[in-house]
Amino acid sequence: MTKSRATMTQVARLAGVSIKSVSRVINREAHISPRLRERVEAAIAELNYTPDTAARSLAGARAFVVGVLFDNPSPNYTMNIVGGAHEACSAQGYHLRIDNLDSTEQDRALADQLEAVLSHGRCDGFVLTPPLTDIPLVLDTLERHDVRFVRIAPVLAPGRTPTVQIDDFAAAGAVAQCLWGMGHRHFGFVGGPPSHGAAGTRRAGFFSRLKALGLEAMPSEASGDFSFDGGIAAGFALLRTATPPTAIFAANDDMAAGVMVAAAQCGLAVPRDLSVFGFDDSWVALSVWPYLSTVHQPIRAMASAAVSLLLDHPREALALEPVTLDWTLIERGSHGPVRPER
Amino acid sequence: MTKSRATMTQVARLAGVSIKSVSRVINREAHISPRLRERVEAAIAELNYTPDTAARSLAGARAFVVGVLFDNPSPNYTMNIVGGAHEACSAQGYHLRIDNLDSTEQDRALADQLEAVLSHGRCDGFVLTPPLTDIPLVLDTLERHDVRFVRIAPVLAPGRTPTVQIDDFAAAGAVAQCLWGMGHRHFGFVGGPPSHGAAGTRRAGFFSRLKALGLEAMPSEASGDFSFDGGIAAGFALLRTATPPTAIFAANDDMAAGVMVAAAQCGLAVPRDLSVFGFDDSWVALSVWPYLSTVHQPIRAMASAAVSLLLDHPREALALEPVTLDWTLIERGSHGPVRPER
DNA sequence: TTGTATGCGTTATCAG
DNA sequence: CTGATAACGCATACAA
Repeated sequence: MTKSRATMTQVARLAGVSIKSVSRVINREAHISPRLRERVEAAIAELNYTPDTAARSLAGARAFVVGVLFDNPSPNYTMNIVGGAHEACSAQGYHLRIDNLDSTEQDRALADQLEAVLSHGRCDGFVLTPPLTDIPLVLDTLERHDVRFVRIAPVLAPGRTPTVQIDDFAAAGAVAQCLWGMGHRHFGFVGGPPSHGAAGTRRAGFFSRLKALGLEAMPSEASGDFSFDGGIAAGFALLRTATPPTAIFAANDDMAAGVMVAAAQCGLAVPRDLSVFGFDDSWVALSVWPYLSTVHQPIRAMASAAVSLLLDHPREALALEPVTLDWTLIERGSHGPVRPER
Repeated sequence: MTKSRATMTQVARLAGVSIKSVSRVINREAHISPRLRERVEAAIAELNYTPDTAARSLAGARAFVVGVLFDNPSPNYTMNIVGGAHEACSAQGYHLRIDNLDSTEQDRALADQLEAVLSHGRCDGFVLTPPLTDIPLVLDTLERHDVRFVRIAPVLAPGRTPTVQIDDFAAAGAVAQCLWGMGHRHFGFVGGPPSHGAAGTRRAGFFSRLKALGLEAMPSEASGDFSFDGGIAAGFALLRTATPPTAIFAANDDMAAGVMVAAAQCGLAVPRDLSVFGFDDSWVALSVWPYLSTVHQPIRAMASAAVSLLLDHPREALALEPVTLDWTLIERGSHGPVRPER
């Protein structure tokens, strides 16, 4: 038999106080004398006591469970979200629940999925990731059920709910700046699906900065659906023209990897003949050669922050001011100075 | 206020039976008349009742939590494991806990990590993934704490614990067979780190089949550490020789992707000049061009099976006969017939 | 600032 | 086969 865990009663006895006092210390309630707190904390340490989650949630209001709702095809992205959220949860003794919704479903079916999730077991809150963050039906349903939630990188109605994000607009602008500084004047842009609003923001940031820099001919564009396949196709579309761009910025890494494939097929060497920039700094960025230059998004940290937002604020008092974390420009091997005209 | 969930008492009242009878139906206990069961089930459906996990675990012995212990650098692999395990868990009303151990730590530190995990909260069982499956210290610690666990794809002492696996040996043999059938007679093999025992099994299966097929000169070998980088280096080592192989089998997809990069750098076209085979059918297999030929491992299903093993068997009665799932040879674009000597 | 009594929704023990 | 009733470990009102 593994040594059974200590109970609150045992702690109370050892500390010579009532069980309620122990409870107070555990829950950091006010109005407890330092002496008492000390005694209790000593007893807790002595017994290696940990509150029983099941009992707590049965007696109290909290369920000690937070859920992550996702529908992102990239295992890398989702794994980071899950990892970050899990870290923040377990630091506070919470469990993490994860549920995969299928946002391509019809409204009706999507609503059913959500209802199923909500009725499955009580949750203290949810973390929403793109593209679920921008589906009105999802937001409405959650609000109607009166459940708290935080959105990560939403685009739709930013102020409507608590949010954690990075400044996609500025990051894309930095990519433009970097490429411009290396002499590029002919650009291509590979966009994502309309459902991922952030792709639009990145486009806007990229174009806006180029314009501010004095570029006249705006980049040629192609849509890549955030996928490797789409990136290949978009790459071909951009490259097989009379005046192909010397630099292409893709709204995510998978598409950028596809663009690199298209470039190779076209006989273009990266970065000598073509500079390629991605976005996300995901796993694929280090699974292509040369390594992909990209924008690092602190996904784990964003998920942790989202969970903290959920857990550290009393009900009905979630901060509505978006929490904005820092991105980083990662200059690896897929971009370089423009090649002088021959 | 969201409609509060029905309780067992309410179900009992509606069905006109005692709460204990409802409990019996829920837990599929024996000795209950069909009539009673029917009435209770009707009431459950009517009230849309779901047992309260917190109360169940407080009163009973189960915690309704299973844990996944992992230390695999591939987010794709881990995400599939988590997804499959989660599916099996939530089907039975269990929560999934995930914990990342660092197996590169010293024994002492690793033991501490495990102790921390074990003391964090009660779990009904754990699912172990490689390379944790083959670390004696981990196995010993878990057994000493008397916690149940299932291993996925272990190599060390296969019969020691309940196990879910595929036949790596046979799968690697099929790769050899496939390549041999296409006329290849000069092979290269890229192995994984010693800590991942499965890599050794794949090597054995590959070599064994080639030998059986009548090959005299065994494949040249290089180690790739299961990483993309390692694959590139191994690829160079194999390709930059007097008589380079016409086909290379890498023990996982990441390394195979690296081999493809090395091939390109050497001016070799895949599959025209070199055939490449990977293993796992992970995300990267579809993030390279041409798409990688590989062996599909049903990772999600394996994780589900592991959880089922844990949950469907009474304590102390876990099946020790390994559960072996099917692999599939996925022939995509990275291999082809050997090119006739010029 | 501290302690006491009650109940959360189930399972488990024991009678019928 | 079925039903009372006592735990389970904690939070919550309420009292002191």
